[in-house]
Amino acid sequence: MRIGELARRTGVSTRALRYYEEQNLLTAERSNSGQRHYPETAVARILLVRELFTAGLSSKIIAELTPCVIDGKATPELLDRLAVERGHIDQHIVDLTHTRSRLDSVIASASASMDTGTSCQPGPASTAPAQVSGVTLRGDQEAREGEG
Amino acid sequence: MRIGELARRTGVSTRALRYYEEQNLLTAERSNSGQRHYPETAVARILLVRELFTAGLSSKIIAELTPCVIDGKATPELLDRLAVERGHIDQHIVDLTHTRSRLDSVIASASASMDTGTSCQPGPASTAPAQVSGVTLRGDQEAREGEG
DNA sequence: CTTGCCTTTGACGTCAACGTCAAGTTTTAG
DNA sequence: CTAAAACTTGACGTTGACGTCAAAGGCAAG
Repeated sequence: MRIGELARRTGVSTRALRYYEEQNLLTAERSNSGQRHYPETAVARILLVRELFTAGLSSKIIAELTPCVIDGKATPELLDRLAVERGHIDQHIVDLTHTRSRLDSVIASASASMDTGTSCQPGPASTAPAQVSGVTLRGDQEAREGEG
Repeated sequence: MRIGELARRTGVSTRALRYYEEQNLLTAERSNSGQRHYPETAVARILLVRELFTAGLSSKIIAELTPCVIDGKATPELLDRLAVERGHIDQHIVDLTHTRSRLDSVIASASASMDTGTSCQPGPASTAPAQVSGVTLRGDQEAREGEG
């Protein structure tokens, strides 16, 4: 199929598809006039790529990981990479869960305050003043904690 | 305290702190010479802001939500806003969990392939852990569409 | 006073993941 | 055939959360 149909079937713009190709997330055969032609499997591939994007992975990372996912080539470094990314996602989930709890406290207090007419201060709330670790700060730059 | 100390104590750059102020995430008193002076509570406030950023909220959203979290002012619309954002976070967690599972499958397959020396393609019939959500992880580009 | 770090505002740079517009070619419909 | 739709590459625009100068003024020590 050509790029337009692929775009329609995946819900991804043609611009994005060309971008993905530019980032080596996708390959395409070319007709002799230069038009891209994709196999059926491209649909699934794009959905996978989208999913990884949604998970917060960068195109660079995805490009490095997909060889394993797609072509079945796995090196120890790649495995390591996968594990690292899994860890990032894990940490992200933890952070989100934490923030959600905090939001819950806020919502509860606010609701109560609306009922009682008092101010909605939840206090220091669930845990200690969050030492939120800088999770996905670009690069491998990690936040230093209590170091001075 | 002045901006430098606040930056050191929060691990946030002075540029970011000025940016936060610009975005109304933070206020500061000024000395008669124009320098910003912050109370102790600013530290906690910044950590909260950072946490919300990490949760994926934009500065605009945070600016709209913090009045409730910080000052205890809650309107019904604000409560609604909070609920909406909570929902976003929830969905984000779901997505991340989903992707993590998928990554787990990939890692398992890849590890197995490294042990057995075979390519890390999940078999078509086996336990098939790599076929999450009906999308095949084999994205092999060899398949051609019906020509002719 | 001078030295030297700290702070101020202003303004341009960056990076990612595309959007959008332009101008030309190819495919398709009639 | 023509006209429209789809495709091509190229290149500049956008948004968010800052980074990075630059020029100037402030503040405590010697």
